[in-house]
Amino acid sequence: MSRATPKKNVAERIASTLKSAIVRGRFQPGAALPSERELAEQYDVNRSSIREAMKRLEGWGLVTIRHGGATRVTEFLLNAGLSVLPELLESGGQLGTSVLGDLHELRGLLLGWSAEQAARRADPSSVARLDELARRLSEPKLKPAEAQALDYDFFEQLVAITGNQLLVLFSRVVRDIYFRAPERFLPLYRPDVFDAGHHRRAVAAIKARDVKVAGDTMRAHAASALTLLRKETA
Amino acid sequence: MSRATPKKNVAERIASTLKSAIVRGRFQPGAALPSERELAEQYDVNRSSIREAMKRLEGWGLVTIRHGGATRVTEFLLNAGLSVLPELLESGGQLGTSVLGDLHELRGLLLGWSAEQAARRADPSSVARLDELARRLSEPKLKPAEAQALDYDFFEQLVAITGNQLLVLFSRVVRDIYFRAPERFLPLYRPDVFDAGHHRRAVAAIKARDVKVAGDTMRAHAASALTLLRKETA
DNA sequence: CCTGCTAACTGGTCGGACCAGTCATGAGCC
DNA sequence: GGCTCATGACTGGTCCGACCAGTTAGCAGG
Repeated sequence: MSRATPKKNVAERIASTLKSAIVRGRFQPGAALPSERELAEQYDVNRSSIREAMKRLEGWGLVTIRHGGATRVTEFLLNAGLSVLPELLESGGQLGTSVLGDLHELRGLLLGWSAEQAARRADPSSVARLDELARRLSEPKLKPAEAQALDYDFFEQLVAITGNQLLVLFSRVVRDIYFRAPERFLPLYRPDVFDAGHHRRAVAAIKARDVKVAGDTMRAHAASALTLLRKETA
Repeated sequence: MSRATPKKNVAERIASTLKSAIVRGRFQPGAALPSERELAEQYDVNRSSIREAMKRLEGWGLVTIRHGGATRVTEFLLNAGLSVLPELLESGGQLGTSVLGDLHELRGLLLGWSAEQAARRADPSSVARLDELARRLSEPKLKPAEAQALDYDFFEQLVAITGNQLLVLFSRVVRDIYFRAPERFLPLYRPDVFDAGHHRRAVAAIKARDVKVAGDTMRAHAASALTLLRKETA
């Protein structure tokens, strides 16, 4: 492990370690963790630090702490919320890859719907911003990482136009997950495969208030990306 | 149940209090919170408890803690993730109501897509479960609260069928938000307005592998609910 | 005016004490 | 035997007071 413990805080480091251990199944769901005092001795830190780490794990939704009883791994990881997703992705393997696909699938759904909404209600200045992003995405000498960032900006701008605050929050969560391991998506943005045509056509459709074309175009973009992704990881 | 937030833990109570204060703007974004020692004295608890509360706030994404520097409210609340949504909803007012609509809007999007996916790939046992839920939803003497719970089970079952793990996680977050203030949605399930017809027709369409009808039916269900909701809160 | 040291903050860690729930155990009773 | 319930050895929760470790503002000296 090259980056053994690149965290700063003791508590953070320990929380991170335990998180990995739990996600990787070293502690089965429902199983009890060692007591705080035990862990403190084990990691050679003060109990306060262990407590902080525990609180963090509880915050992730990974464990359930009960006063008097043992601290146990949450029964179903699915209850755990989204904070464990980076681990799932990084752990590679079957699950990681499938979640990766899921992420893109969801992104496609949201992209399509947002584009439809945008075609219905976008104001001129919002459209101008989209236009600008599509233009920059079309520049010939664009590096993959830049294209990726711009593509995501485009997504967020589209989401912002929908006016759905909740969706904005969700998309930020998605972005967090996404940019935790951006390199896994970089192949999608190689100059020889990435094509900004969808973006340009979608913007045109939004300008023309063509709801169906706007949605379908962005869905097509996401679908082709998903296909490519599945081919890359196969 | 009056307010007063009768939480159990000291740290939890304080974190809750501060969360409300921040969300309601008592501390502006970027502003520094009082130091841990000050807060400890102010709330008449030990600094450890304040620290735990702080860690929790940091976990919510509400504040940024810097060793040596002050603890400040995160610059943009939008970065704060979903944990603050219940506060936004409970705070009532303009924002609360609009987020409420957003929630239903998103739910409609996910419902429609999930139904489409289900029509493509549902296995017999999953369909049987949906069928059972639709049947129970059609019972004449159903109480609103029961209908609400069943409706949500239906939603989750549909989401499970899509096989998208990420979506499952998202829908759990949505459910958490939703059932934090279920009574706000109860009017939708009054016997005189709630109609399980959409559910039954959607299940039939899924059985028949009719992708379009399945999706449209659930979207229609969500749309009518949204209309009703906007009428109620108007 | 600027530089750089210093002192007074901030949060981070420590350890050790005690309070407060939980749970397995086993004595006592039916 | 099988049940009830006291009890003590766990568990986590809170407190104290000390010290370590960064940050920052202000002041002395250039």
